[in-house]
Amino acid sequence: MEGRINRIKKQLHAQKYKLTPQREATVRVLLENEQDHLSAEDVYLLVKEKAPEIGLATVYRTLELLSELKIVDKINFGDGVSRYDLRREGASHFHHHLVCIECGSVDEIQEDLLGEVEKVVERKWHFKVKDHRLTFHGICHRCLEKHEEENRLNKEKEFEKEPEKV
Amino acid sequence: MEGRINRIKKQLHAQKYKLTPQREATVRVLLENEQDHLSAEDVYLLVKEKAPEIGLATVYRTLELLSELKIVDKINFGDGVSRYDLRREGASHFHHHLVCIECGSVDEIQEDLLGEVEKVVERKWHFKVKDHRLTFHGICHRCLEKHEEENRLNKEKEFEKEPEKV
DNA sequence: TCAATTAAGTATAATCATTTTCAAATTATA
DNA sequence: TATAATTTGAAAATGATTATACTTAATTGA
Repeated sequence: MEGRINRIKKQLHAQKYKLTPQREATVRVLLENEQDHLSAEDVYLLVKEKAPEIGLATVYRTLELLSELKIVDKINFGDGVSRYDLRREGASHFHHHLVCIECGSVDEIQEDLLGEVEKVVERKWHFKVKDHRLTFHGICHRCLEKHEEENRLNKEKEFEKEPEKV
Repeated sequence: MEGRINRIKKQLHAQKYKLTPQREATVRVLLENEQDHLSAEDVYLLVKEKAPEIGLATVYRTLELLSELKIVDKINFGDGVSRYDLRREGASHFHHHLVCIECGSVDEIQEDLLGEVEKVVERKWHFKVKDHRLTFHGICHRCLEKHEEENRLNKEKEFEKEPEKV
């Protein structure tokens, strides 16, 4: 954690920015919630717990800054808010997302699924790929399992009724 | 065009919605600007030319409705606005986009690039894919060609200078 | 060290896209 | 035709984000 903060500090310094206490508190919240996809408001509320004097505008500015430096990625899943997602260290590509249309959960895929696809795009469309956004919408494994369970129970119920029909 | 409108009319009726004059005017604008990625405001201004009495709220409501019926897809390229893109007839999957980080242009890829990738996701993550969003950010072929042209000119210039250096 | 410049922060107001409200108009239905 | 349901338009409300004005902290050069 501390190492990671230090490296981010260096990245900021390299561009003549400082890691102020407010910025550090914001980065810490992002690190502590790495699995989540927090909105600016979410980040603000969490940072406030440690640094109650911080302003919402500062959080927005910090997230914007971290975006520019490619330390976080700003993503949008179609609800009205932008979400901010820490880029994994050493990750050459932005990770992908699985959004469940039933429960709303968002899971991440770290694997590089697009290597071949990007080559095709560069060759066929003469487009120099710098970044990508890939999101799948569908039903997550948790909801699928729930459905299977329900189906199983329904079948059992039908089976119980069978004798009554006679 | 008329055939397409009629089929959309049927899709609406199938769900107990009517193709009101306002809705028809909106759909026509989308059909006439199929290559573009219009925002709600853009659509509103274009519809107004034909049906000046229409309200912005109606356009938003119509686009929302068409989204639900999967006639249009709502997309977001990270600027503050949602854009609405007509789904090609018979297209089983949503098309992909190439966003140029230099000139801001948005090109479309109709080809299915994700067939294999989706199979991997379903198998490996146990996630039932229903839809996807794939956007590449990079440099479009027009900007790339411009760069090549500039490089060519710069080299020529250097060549001209050569004698001066001696 | 100290004044002067610059960067960054806070709080609040302003902006902009989108949604909601509600009365009026239109359309379907009995 | 009367009644109910749907749809609309205008305006107000909302909610996320950005800009503004002012303050505070940090940095620099004499």
